[in-house]
Amino acid sequence: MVQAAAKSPAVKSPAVKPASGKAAPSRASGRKITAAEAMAVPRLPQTGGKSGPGRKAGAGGSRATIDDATIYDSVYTAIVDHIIMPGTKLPEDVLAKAFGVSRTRIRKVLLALAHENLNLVTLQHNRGASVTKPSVQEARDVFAARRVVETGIAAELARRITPEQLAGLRRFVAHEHEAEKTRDRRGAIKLAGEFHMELAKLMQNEPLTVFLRALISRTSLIVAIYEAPGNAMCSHEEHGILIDRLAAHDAAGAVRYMEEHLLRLEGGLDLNAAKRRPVDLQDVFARLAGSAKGR
Amino acid sequence: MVQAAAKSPAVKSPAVKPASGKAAPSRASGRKITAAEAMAVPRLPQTGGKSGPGRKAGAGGSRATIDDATIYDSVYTAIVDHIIMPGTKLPEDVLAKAFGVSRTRIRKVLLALAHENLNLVTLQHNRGASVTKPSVQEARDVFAARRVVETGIAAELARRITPEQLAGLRRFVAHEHEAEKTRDRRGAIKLAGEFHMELAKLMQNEPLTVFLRALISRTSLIVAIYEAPGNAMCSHEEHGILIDRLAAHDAAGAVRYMEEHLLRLEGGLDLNAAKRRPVDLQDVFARLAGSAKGR
DNA sequence: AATCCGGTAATCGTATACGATCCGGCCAAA
DNA sequence: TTTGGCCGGATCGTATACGATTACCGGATT
Repeated sequence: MVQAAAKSPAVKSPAVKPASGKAAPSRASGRKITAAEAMAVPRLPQTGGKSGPGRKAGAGGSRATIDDATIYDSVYTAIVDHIIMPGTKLPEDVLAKAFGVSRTRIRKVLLALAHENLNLVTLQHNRGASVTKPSVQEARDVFAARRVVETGIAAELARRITPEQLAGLRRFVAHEHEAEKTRDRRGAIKLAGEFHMELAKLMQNEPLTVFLRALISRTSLIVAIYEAPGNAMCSHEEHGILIDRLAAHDAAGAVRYMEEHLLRLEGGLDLNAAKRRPVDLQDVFARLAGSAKGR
Repeated sequence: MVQAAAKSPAVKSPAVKPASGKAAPSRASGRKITAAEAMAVPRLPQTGGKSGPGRKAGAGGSRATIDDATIYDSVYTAIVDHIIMPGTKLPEDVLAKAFGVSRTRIRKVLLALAHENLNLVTLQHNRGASVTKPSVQEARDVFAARRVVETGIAAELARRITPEQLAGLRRFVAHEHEAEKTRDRRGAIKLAGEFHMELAKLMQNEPLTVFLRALISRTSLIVAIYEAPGNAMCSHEEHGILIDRLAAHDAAGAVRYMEEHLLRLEGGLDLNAAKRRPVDLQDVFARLAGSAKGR
């Protein structure tokens, strides 16, 4: 069941689905999630209601409970779409009340999110779950891993890509292009990530696809923390050039361009500069105290 | 906590720890796990006991419960070491009784195993957990993914590997060599996998390391199902040659050799031949009936 | 004789109860 | 003023209860 939830992001590929236009205010991290935000991307509006103090709603044959995958997707989407920022606490009973289920199922979803997708959610013993806040080093590692994986994908695709697949990619970039004006930066990042996922899917290799999805999800977290103020990243023009090299079956060129493309993406962040957020001070002390997790 | 369990296999690197000499009889798949097998690699022998029908052992300040990570590692090790074969059912209460805990914690561990490590455990709704049984296609995908990732690792290592790291690798291969006589095939496979993990660790990149661990774990499952009768695979001589090319900073050569090495490993399995196990017949019928899971 | 159908046992999914742990503020003492 | 301990509230971890689902098996029917 949660397995189904786990697979669902890998399976569904909603070419270009209209993003919810909810412009989330850029907020400082560390706060708790509110019920409204948890419900940000709900799929089932909670049939039964029955939110009063009297529980025991299981009576009768009515199937009133929301699907696990829906809860999973809601939280997942809220995180990768920056609706809830890294560091945000995800208390079980808040989510439980938000979705109208018991803590048990919330816990299951949080466990899943913490285990796959490269820890989109971090669990701390007796302290609950929170949206993972990747360190600078972890961010660099993610990009390094993406270079390894995606250059490998580019090399292979340059060999075996078909005209139909190329046409599909070009269509996708066209979507990116036309969406550029109407969408905000957040939507652009999302689409850019989906383009990279499209490339991975052409490999027809599930492990690689799953891993790249994890890396891209995590990239979204990294962007949320470290994005530089005014910087256009992962532009669709670059995607177009990459497609050209794939179309020319120029493996070396595609690999090189993919690497540069990813380096540019990484370079667009301010991973070097001292963190400009004052709240991070406390984070430093926390890191010094608990010497684990250091690298 | 389960997060700790999740990280534990990535963190601990017990160079060459003495494998338990338990020679598991090659058995048909599809059976259930027994308590004895579940306890195959226990770390804590269950302090309190109190296994009688009367529960409510929580009284008093005595801390009698086994650690989550221990349960996780026990099951993980039992699977990748082929002590329990793919297809084996993992019922919650059997494991619960074996470890002397409630189903809740077993479920947590099974959930973790199903979500990370590329689904070492498969969950089916209302039907429980079982050791994942990779299909031929999934097996090929795993090897393809390993080629992508490990050639990338080889290329990078050829550039930046240090003499100390090379010495460490050679020492490891020496362990492999000296263990070749005293160990069975199972131990050799385990050591071979660990060598590949050593390479990954030199990259100092956690995402890559975690992913490769997942791939190698899954490779272990694949070998359990599809191993050809008399075939030496992933020999340490080949590992030595690979080290030589890394030492020479011959990136292209190291990449090429790594690819051949992995292709040889894959070629050593009988992925093409029809499965030769008679018990699999029942599985075929099950697969025909429930048409899901096909790719 | 084969097939369909219903009952029973096993197993899982979910909710809830309760103890344990941790964080916060408050007060007392140096 | 600062430091240390104490206490309450909030939150989590675990166990258990109970309903729901599934598989298994025997009997009746065609």
